[in-house]
Amino acid sequence: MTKKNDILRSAITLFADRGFQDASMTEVARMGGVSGATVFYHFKSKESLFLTALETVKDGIIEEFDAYLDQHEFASGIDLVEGIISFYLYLAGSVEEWFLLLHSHYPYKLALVNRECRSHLEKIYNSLVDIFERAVAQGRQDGSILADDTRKTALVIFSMVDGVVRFKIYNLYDTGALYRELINSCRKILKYKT
Amino acid sequence: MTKKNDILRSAITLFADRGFQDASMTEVARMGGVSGATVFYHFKSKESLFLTALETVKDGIIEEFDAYLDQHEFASGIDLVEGIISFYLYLAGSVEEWFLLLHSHYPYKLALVNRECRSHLEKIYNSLVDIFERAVAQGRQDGSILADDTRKTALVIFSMVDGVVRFKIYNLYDTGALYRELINSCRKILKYKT
DNA sequence: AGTAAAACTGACTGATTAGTCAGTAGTCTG
DNA sequence: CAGACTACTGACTAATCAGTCAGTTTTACT
Repeated sequence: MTKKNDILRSAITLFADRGFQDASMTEVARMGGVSGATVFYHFKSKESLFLTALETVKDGIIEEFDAYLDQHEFASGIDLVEGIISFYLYLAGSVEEWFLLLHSHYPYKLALVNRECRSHLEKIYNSLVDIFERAVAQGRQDGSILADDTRKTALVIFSMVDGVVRFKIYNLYDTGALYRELINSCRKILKYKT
Repeated sequence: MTKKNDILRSAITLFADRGFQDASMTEVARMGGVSGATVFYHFKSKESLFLTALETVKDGIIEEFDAYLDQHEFASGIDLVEGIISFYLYLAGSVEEWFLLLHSHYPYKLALVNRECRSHLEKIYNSLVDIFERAVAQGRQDGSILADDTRKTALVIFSMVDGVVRFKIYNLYDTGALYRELINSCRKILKYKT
């Protein structure tokens, strides 16, 4: 079972770094320290390996957020939103591979013809947007947030944060320098009252 | 010269749709209506074809924005920002290929080792962020916008809009439904005074 | 120890790839 | 017409790819 895991870890790294087509099964095998045929013993095809890699990323992201939200207390909805954004940016730096994979084009193309792929992507994005939405709803209740449509507000906040993450992982701009501005912008959108 | 253009147009379409590695020169040739060898007569390698495709996209985006800003008048800085956002979203729907190419991972990977690629990407992003920044600066002068750091404000606005564009071209969410929320969020960030 | 199943591998295949090259057709100039 | 030049092509090559398979090793259990 450990070799299967080694293969999966190598696959995530290579799919993230090179994309689906340019990551070869031979290279996945070499990086995982197994023979080429072993990869096909554990995964029936390259596409199947990719789907398992995506599923692993999905589970990883959801688990990480669950753990973070379990282990932290927040005084208000707006603080919760800020915490989620911080953790999202932290995670995107900590396990960059996951987010590179999520920002590559291939899974979204595959999702058009493969329901399993579509399901993984939907679960990831619904989980993330849900987390933001619950925080917005909480803030609306405790009075720290003003918002009309919680879902749409959550989507805009999420797309902003995800846009900054993209800049980070594609080496376009330094996220650190943008962090304060990002948080302030969110507070303005949510009309946070000091 | 027309065949060279046909090749380039096919290349942009295929690189955008399939990514660099999965778009084959044979397919580019077939779609362009020429023989495989003709592609290599006009472009010395696949990478060189990709760079020319990226340059074409760069020129296209810059020209489109120049034309838009030339042909429109705006009452205030905040109206200008709104116009730019609208046009950005319109363009992303109108020439989706350009933005698919810009959102793919390959050019950013290539940029790490290829100065021409880096230069094209920098010009695209600097142009776009500059456009937002000038609008923010104008709004600050005419009083329609409140912002501390024009550059960082422009970057956050841009990353938000670009994040929404990504959702659109990857078929994640409907941009139309998010448009009003996006504009309102921007107005809040920029503290627009009615 | 015996044995059956699971894990693994080297050697292979057919298909596809980027890129080459020798040669042909068309066009422009004197 | 001569000849030089550009545009173009079919046929090729060497490399790489995903995937297969027959056979070997390792593990699990009695």
